[in-house]
Amino acid sequence: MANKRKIDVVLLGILSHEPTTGYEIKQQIDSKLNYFWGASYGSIYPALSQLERDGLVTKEDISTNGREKIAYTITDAGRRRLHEWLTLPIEKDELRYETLLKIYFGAEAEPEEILRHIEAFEKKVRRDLENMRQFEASLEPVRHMEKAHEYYLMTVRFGIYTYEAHIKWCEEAKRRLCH
Amino acid sequence: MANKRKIDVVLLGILSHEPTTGYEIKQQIDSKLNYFWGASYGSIYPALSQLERDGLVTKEDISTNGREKIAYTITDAGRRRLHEWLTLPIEKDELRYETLLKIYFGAEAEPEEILRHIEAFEKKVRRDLENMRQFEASLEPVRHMEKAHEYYLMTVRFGIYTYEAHIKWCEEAKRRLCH
DNA sequence: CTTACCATGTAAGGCGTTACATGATTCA
DNA sequence: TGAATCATGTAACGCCTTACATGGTAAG
Repeated sequence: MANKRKIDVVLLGILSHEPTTGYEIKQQIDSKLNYFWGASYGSIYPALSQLERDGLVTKEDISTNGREKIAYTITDAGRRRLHEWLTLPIEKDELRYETLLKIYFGAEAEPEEILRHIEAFEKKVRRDLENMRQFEASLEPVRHMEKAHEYYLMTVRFGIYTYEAHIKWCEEAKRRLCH
Repeated sequence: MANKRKIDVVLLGILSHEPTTGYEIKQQIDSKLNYFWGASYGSIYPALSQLERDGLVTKEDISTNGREKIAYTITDAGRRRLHEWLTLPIEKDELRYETLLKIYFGAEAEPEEILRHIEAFEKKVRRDLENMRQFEASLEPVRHMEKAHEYYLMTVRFGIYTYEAHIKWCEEAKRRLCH
């Protein structure tokens, strides 16, 4: 049973940029990585404690007037661990779409039901695509200011390409459903 | 804690087509649903037993000369359960690509490392795309013979569109990495 | 005669979400 | 003053994979 859990490197990756609190990490994941990764407080906070025990990050109390706040900073050992993982081959890229599951079994449902699922899917994809284009627009002007921006942009471009493909598929699928 | 587990409906969906054994179900998932869904024996066999206890499937011993074999057949109650789920809104479509995670943190690695990951990713996608095109070619001529084929084809088309987009992205990403 | 595949199943354990618990601050 | 948000954390529990256990058959 090798180390399959990715939460540690996700945290180290985010902390490699700058010291951050658990709460902010969660926000970053939800707003910037959400297209291809997710995490909950229930996994973030315990993992941060673990990383500290292992000496991969250090914690610092930065509470301001009663508002509890803990900033975590990556250590040299943590950065080494991150770099190490970065060189390892990719283990798993996974796409798990309940929408496709329902469509695959579509013969058991009314075509109108399937159409509804496709339309709901399309709506969601269009909304997400719009957000990504905005994220892209905000990164484009600053892409040369920090090396990291260039890479963030690459993942955003991936999302845009993929979502555009999803929408094209929706249009074809709707046409096919209506013969 | 609502019923989040999807394995039951996956099994019911596959059994809705025809009676099948656990082993064959696993094969079907690995060969036809693998692009958007997965399951292991460790989840399939216990779930099958559970479905039988709940009266959603029936089991029948079809062993042939010492080779143990159990075929499961969906019941009316099972079919009803499947139809019910099919009308429910989609709960989650999730894409979780470790490749994108490594690229997102790419600023911490050498560009050559990232390039390697992209090339490995591209290679895998091209291989999978080729498989899907073959699956498509085998379904195309029989698509009107069974209603289910039409739906299988739709999910394959989804994979093709998506993988084509991935490859286009790979080409752009490689260009960007080399300035 | 051994390798690959057919075939069913269990046990252990990891991973991660959900729900809960707590309390401060900001803003309408 | 009440709702939303900031902020940290724990406990329970569900789900699934991995590894193990077992044994038969087909093909070279």
